[in-house]
Amino acid sequence: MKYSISKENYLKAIFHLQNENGVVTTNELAAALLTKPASVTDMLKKLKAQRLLIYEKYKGFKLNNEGRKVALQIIRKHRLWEYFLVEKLQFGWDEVHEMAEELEHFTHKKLIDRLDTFLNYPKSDPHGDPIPDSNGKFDQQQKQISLPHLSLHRTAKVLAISPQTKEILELLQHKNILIGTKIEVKKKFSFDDSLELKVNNRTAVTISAAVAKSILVNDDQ
Amino acid sequence: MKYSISKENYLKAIFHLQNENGVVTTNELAAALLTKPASVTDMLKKLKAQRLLIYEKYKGFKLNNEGRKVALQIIRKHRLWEYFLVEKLQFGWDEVHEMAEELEHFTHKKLIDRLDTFLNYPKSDPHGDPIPDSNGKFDQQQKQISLPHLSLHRTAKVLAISPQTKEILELLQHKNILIGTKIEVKKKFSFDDSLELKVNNRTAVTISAAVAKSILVNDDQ
DNA sequence: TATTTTTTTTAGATTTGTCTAAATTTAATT
DNA sequence: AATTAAATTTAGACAAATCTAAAAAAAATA
Repeated sequence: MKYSISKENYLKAIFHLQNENGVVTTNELAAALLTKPASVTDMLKKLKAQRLLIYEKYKGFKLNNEGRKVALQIIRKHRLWEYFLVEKLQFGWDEVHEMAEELEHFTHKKLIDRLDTFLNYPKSDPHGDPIPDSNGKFDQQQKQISLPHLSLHRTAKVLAISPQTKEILELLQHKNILIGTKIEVKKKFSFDDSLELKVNNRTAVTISAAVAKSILVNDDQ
Repeated sequence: MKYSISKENYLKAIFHLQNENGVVTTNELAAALLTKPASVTDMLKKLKAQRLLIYEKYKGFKLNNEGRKVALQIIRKHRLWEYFLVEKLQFGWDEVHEMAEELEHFTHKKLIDRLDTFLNYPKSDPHGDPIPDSNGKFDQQQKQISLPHLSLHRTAKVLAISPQTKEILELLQHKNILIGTKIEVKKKFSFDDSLELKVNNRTAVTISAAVAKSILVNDDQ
């Protein structure tokens, strides 16, 4: 029941990728993990041997039930640590990812459950991503849409940023767009799909299409 | 400036051993790390090559300044995590060692300094061991003596337990002997050097010589 | 469908930390 | 001082995770 750091990272990456496409390819995963396809193939064999993966040569792969369960526990650890680092240790939401990335691998179930209690069972991390509970279940989530799909002049609340690169987070931090921030789309420019926003009912801010796509807001019709 | 988990554990173990004897031997260290002398020799070469160690073949070894500095930072991390686990997550003092043992290797300086602040700069961990500050300095410590050296009928306070095996901690927990507990030696039996104690001015408790040696109390004459 | 390109896998090497067994050095004992 | 015993080091091997280069399979294109 104990997996190496490397294996845990593979499981987590596969989990995230298959949530987008259903099935994952070797090259895709290699890119996500900043490693080589040959290394991925090696590891896939091991994960399959440990019955965490559905995989046939040349056919792509995905997690089975057990693999998904393990991945969710790691994600739980990651997000609870992020919450702790921001809420208790006063780190910025854009600087906690790497730290959580390490801590998640050295946190036994008992420890993370106590941390969860200490933090009072938060439902989402500082980036707005949902935190699985002790059994690996997500809370009922609000329906999310990305900013380009939000109708003009409807005010919505930022729920998450995805993907969360250091660079995007830095940019949003600077423009005062955080989880929970109120946003209204004032104008869409078809020339480059950039958007002009009203942030927190006050400042006017312009963002590119790329940035807009990464901002997820609530969609309550 | 980044060392492997294994190297960090070697440095920490050498630090503790040389505090008792000045110089450390291969067999001694192998026993402390539950590994083989041959493995120790291999690692010593690497640590020497990295200039963390003073070492000549067949002559024993000890940390140099740099090695000591690194060891102290790891010990700081370990003890702060222990404090956190007991004070904030409500673990027992006898169950936090293993967890801290893992976390200590994945905690960057910036993180541990913030944790220190969050915990309000504790001076010692749940076992009474002093926590080095951000620069690796210990606070002025009270002079400690082990229980067999405490004069009869003088009340003293438990400052630390050393060494801290799971087994001793469990035994002491059971007998209600904790850091801070008041102890008076009522009787010394020369037959087996066992002691009869009064604990917290109330209960009478008998402990063996082995246990007594591991209990450190304050020595203010 | 045949050929080219892309993707994936295999083969073999490398690094880190470990091991066992054998050799060497130092310490202890006769 | 010679011999035995203990401690330490060397030599060679192994497992995990990675890599490069080459081979094989699948997909795309002509």
